[in-house]
Amino acid sequence: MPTIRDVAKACNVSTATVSYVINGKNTLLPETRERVLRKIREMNYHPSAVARGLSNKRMNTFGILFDNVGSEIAIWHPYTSGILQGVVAASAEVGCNVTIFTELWRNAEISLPKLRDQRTDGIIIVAPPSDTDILPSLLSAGSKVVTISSESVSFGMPSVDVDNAFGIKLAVRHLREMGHREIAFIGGQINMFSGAMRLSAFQAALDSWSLSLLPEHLVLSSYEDSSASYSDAKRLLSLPNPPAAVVAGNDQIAFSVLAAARDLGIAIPAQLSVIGFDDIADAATTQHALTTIKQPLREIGAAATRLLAQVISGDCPPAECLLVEPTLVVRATTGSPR
Amino acid sequence: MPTIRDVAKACNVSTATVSYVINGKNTLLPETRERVLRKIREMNYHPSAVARGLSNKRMNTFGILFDNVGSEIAIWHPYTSGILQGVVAASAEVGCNVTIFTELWRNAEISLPKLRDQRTDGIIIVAPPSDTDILPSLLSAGSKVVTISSESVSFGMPSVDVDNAFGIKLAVRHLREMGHREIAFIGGQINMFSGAMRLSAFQAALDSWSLSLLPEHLVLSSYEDSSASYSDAKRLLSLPNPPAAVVAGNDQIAFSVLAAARDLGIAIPAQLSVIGFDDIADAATTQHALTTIKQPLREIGAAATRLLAQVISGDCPPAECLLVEPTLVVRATTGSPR
DNA sequence: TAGTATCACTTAACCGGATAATCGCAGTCA
DNA sequence: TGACTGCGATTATCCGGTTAAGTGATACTA
Repeated sequence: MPTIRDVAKACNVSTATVSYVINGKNTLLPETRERVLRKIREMNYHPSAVARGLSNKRMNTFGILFDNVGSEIAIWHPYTSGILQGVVAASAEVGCNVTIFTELWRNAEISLPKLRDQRTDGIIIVAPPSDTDILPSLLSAGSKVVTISSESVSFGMPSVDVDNAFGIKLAVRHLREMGHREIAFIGGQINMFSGAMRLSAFQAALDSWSLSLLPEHLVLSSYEDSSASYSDAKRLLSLPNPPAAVVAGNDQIAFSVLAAARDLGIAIPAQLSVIGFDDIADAATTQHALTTIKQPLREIGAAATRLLAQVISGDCPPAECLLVEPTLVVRATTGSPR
Repeated sequence: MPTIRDVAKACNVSTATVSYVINGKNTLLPETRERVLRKIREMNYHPSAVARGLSNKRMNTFGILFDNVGSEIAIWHPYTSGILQGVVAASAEVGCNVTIFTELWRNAEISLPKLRDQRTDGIIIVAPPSDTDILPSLLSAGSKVVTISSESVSFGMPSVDVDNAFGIKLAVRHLREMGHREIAFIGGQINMFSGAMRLSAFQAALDSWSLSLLPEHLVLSSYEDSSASYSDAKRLLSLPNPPAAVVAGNDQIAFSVLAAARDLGIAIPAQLSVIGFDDIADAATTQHALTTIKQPLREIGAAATRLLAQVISGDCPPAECLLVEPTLVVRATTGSPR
């Protein structure tokens, strides 16, 4: 591996000259530039990004942090995967790479050094749980951070998220317009902001339509744990007064509801309407094509990336949450009640 | 951001001492060590990975390179996603991060510098096409490279891949054992090694069972382009003598075959058996649960990562392809012919 | 003709750490 | 007392680049 000094020696110039050639300083004699460029190619020289990063404090790399890499849910999860795709695509546009970080939220001791060691120019944090202490630590340390979560506004960091309230409103309106009056909700973890948000949005939406809610029609389940949501759904559908319409906290939960309905012999959508949230890739192709609220994951990832680029370049960051509007995708799991 | 010099000054010691404290040199007075550690915590100091990387030439970061980030197929593709998950998990085990690289294969001019600038300690290249010139370039430059592709053996670089031949053999045997004698094949791009490999394995498998193949029952289609494979499948199934069993080059193609069969009113599996390759996540949950050859993607990614770690650490790399055995997963798309 | 720009490049300091070599200072031993 | 050892810390150099400041030569100016 030749260094810049090797190239300089071979050209009989100083390393500064080589550096200027590489970085396009235009006060050089064209002939010199050519000579150096030729040597560079000839020697197969490539400047070290690390050394370069050390001096100009730019690695042209963004970090992205998920929870729980160990488990199945992190990268494989369609939500994460969609976001990641948007982040990578938008990063490529500005010539940056993306590094994946994977510590657990709770391990601030382990995670923080990695996140703060300048290996990346900034970090996108995906859906941090409410109770992590990483966010304030990073912020106080001056790290460039953007989150994908509406909650982070409280820390004064820029963020992007889907407009959960709007999405839930779309869902409820859709069911209402199909004639439903008794709508149940089976949501994800309440300690995740989206969990809390979608729940409260659901109640607000019911209120705005003057619909009432039976307490037993409100279930808090899990976004990822399919077996948990399956049994929760089964319990809900086995009630003496089962709902005829269910808004699920996300598609995965919706799938569990559908599975429970199938196993209980409940016809979809004749006896039960189900609507999800996210529109993960499976949603269109599974047995019952799922009606859902489509979350534009790639756009969200891309928006977060652009926001991060702004923060890094010093443009005063808007410390508010950029809300991206979801859309209603009507497929085969919703219909009018009998 | 405090530097090591700031810490040293605050402790009235030299930077060397601080460095030794950080890196656990044991010839230090316990009292000194404590004092420095306390200051480090107090000042919220984190050593720069970049500076560190510059001196000890280790970034604790692996790179992973896919084709075509711009298009839908790269990260989102279940194959890539599965590999990535394995790579990230195995990297985390050895304390490394993963950086995603995304240039196109053809742009060696642009890609090479990024891949060779020491930002990563080594690179995992996923399914390079046969005609890229990046591999030999990297190799001749002394980069640490591992590929996921059986083809790369020709360049003398270590690699990992699924045992394509074995998988195809499993598929054909399964169909044969169900009583099929006329088996068609609709494969992916022939310029991808797996495309060529699965094709020749298919022919070999037929031979070993002394089965013959109608020329029109051999179709070369596309791994990713669903509309192309859909029309190719439709053409195949519309032949005067349509096959009663099809081995598809991958699951995506198999889905296209299923879609074409549905649109042509062909019953699955009564009139047509379909078997895929990969076992992507969708395979189990789509309308007809797909019988397929399951590729252990995460294990492959993890194996590649471990191989790369070996190469980096200097353990003489086995310049041969590590084959991981796939398994047959029987679901609902195969059955005996009428 | 001396003074001043301009040009084309070099010098030298710096980025933030790692580490081999060195050094001062007990304590040991002959 | 002088030589030798070990310990604990320091000094100095290096990693591979970037870049502000400086330099020597030529060209221009008054």
